[in-house]
Amino acid sequence: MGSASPGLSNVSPGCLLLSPDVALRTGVEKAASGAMGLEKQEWSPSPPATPEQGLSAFYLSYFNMYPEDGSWVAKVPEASAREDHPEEPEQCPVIDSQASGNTLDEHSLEQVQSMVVGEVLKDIETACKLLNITADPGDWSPGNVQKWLLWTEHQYRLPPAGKAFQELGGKELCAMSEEQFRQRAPLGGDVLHAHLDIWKSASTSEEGWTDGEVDSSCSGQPIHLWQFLKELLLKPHSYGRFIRWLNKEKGIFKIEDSAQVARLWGVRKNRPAMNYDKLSRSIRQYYKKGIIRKPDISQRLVYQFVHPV
DNA sequence: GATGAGGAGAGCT
DNA sequence: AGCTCTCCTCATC
Repeated sequence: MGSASPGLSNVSPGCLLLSPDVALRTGVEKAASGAMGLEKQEWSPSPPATPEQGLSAFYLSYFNMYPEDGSWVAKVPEASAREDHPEEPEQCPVIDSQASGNTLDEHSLEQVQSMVVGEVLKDIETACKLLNITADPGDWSPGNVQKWLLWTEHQYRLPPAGKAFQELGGKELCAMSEEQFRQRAPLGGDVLHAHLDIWKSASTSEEGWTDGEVDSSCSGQPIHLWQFLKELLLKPHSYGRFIRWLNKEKGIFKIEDSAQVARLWGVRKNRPAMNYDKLSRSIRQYYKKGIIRKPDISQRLVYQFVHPV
């Protein structure tokens, strides 16, 4: 992906609505948390506390920080942390230009946009896996549309709009204008339309944009709970607040937010009534099968994959 | 009260 | 048949 896809390039930076996964891995943040050795919470504007929290404001401010005068650097606390991470190989071009005292030029902006687009694609890929839908909205069934709506509403704290789009397939949805979105969903319709635009662009921008690791969730086969849990564990930027490795080598993980993990599983399986009680019962079924077990030192909400990768 | 363990039945593919 | 969901009881933290 050399440059932004045609569709994406039409989306002004301030309108880009990205997931936290994207947020946490974009160049500016890398600059802050990587090269500068800072925790993401330490500079403003702060990303939302959970992936679901409203991100548009964050991203608006993120892009609005873009310096006419390089002043955003002042938002980053003084840090000598670069010395603390001499091994850090990643160097953000934006930071380099900052470091040399230059303001952002078009080239830097292009690089950032390019990175952002790349992260958007990764983010969409994640959503595809979790929702078990294709990346191309044109292929969506009405059920897929509802899943996507539910997901997007949840991710960005939009008011429920599923009913307004009931019975609509992906093709019909894609044919709708922003104005039509607004008519059906006065609150958030424009945001939904913007998101759909990004999905449409992403699905046509590049062939084989996925990482190539075809798992069961992308091949149309029903995903197993243990696979789903591993998927969440593989995305610590997005889901680390909900579930994380305690010892990846041993396959030991902890469910930090049981309700959220259960909810995500419910979304994934189209089971709105899913809760941790039921999810944990399913996990316990894995004991007999030798897929998951409790660690030797049993702790609440801590489980262990019997065969860690 | 939340979580853990496990039995049992039902539904889905 | 295999997997998961759902509901349940009882135990433990």
